[in-house]
Amino acid sequence: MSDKKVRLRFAPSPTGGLHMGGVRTALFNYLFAKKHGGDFILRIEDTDQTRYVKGAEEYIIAALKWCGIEPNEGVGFGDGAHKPYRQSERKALGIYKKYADKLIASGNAYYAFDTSEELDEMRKRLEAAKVVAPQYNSVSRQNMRNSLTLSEDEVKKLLESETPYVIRLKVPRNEEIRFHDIIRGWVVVNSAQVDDKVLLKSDGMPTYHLAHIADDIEMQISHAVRGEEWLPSAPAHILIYRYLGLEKEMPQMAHLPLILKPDGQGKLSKRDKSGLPMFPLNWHDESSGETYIGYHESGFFADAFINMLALLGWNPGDNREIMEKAELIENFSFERVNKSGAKFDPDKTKWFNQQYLRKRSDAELAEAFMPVLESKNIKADKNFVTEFCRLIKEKAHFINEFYDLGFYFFIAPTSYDEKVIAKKWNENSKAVYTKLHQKFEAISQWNVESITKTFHDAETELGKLDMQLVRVLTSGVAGGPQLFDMLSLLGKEEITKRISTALAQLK
RNA sequence: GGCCCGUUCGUCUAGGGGUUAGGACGCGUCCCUUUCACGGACGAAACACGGGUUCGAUUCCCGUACGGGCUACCA
Repeated sequence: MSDKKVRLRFAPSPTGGLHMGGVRTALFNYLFAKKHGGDFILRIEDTDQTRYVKGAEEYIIAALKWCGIEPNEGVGFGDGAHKPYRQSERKALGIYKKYADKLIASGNAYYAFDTSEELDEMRKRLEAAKVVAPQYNSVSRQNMRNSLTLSEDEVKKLLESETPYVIRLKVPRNEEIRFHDIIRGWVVVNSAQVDDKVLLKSDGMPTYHLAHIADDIEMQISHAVRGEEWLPSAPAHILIYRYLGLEKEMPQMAHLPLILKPDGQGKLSKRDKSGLPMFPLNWHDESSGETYIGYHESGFFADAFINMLALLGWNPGDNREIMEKAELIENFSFERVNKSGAKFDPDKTKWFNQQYLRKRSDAELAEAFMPVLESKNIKADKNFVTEFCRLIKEKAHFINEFYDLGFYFFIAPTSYDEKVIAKKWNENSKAVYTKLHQKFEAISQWNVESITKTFHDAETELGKLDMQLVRVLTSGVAGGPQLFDMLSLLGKEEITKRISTALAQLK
């Protein structure tokens, strides 16, 4: 690593909601930057005006905030020395034109005046000639209208008459391009495979290829970390740095493996059969009218989500799995990132949330659960809810399961688990549990100890009692938290009332 | 099709020339439990295939297969 200050950027384009793959890319950038005391920057790559989606930028910012992977510089997070952070704004500064002109001047880029029809024609021609990979390159450009084939006068005239043009990179015909990737090691590609990439579009906007390089240089980015889908164009990027005379100063590269869908093949799609969200927050796509549910809205904790994502393609080298942000930062390195794509596992994702649920304090959970009760017009004491959370959290993966799991803590049962009743309720039961009811009535200090003792004492007199039956009589359902804890929390008055109600209903 | 990247239990992964190939999720059995869980124990489950190199390959090399990515004036 050079002695450059560590500066990484996450540079999404605002073409839609940021999906979990993008979040992971942001996360790995963030973890590395923090690990090395560096900067983490959010840059918005909005050079394609036709694909701009309203609200996407706000979504990206909100998503990063929720995940707790906040840039210390960038759109939505405050300006640093390298503002602005939106490429559309940087274009106005003339940055990209400057770099493109530099490449033209050194003879490594050229003007091309071909219309899209002419380009289509070329492709068809090449296909007809059985060219395996039709592309605008060192061979085909000789038959096209560009500053390499046209005379100087003609070019001058075309430029002066404001004929639309693009600037293309002049890629050599046959040259080996080697570059080092921190994750993958050395990668070698022959330039014959690389086409003459458009650097500056006819609308004056740069393409990604030019823009990200100009910005990475200007913003003094030390490590360029992005998804594996960029690997094929990396050689072109190396060439651009080289022709700019900046190959030695260029950022170190790292291409992350992709996240694959859980079942079958391919990369993640917006909506997945697994039922788990693909987005951190709800994303409403205005053009299609569709809303994609988010992890947040599905009840996931941000730290659990981040932990899961970090372990998808990376590991600390030992058996640790539950790692909070600080620990992830402490241990992160690109050397320990896998090369192969990872299918993400919905079951394990839920398990992560369960682990974090258990780590939460009862008070914290109560705080989060209170609104659920309010939405159901249930008034409950905060201490009662806190105790409820203590009992119920062992049984849940999500806070949003709490109510279904323990509604009877707030509402007296009106029906009783039929299977349990059918199996365990008999002609003697009514008499037996009426006795138990009386003994409960007689308890003066209602707590777990006294309930337990009373229960056992009753058994010596009445014979073996059935705990599950008591559970059903008081809660209506067959399963739940520790029985005596539950009885204790609900209180003597409520419990005795519930038992008599049940006794009255059952024959 | 071409190019690039990849391939350890179903999934996420550790490991790395000689290991009973380790862990986690999920699954199954058992223990604990007068209820419900947690928990614990155990189990089934993997080095894609074929050639090399080597005394010895899951590990290194080459092929093949399979998977993924890219192949736009999109990122």
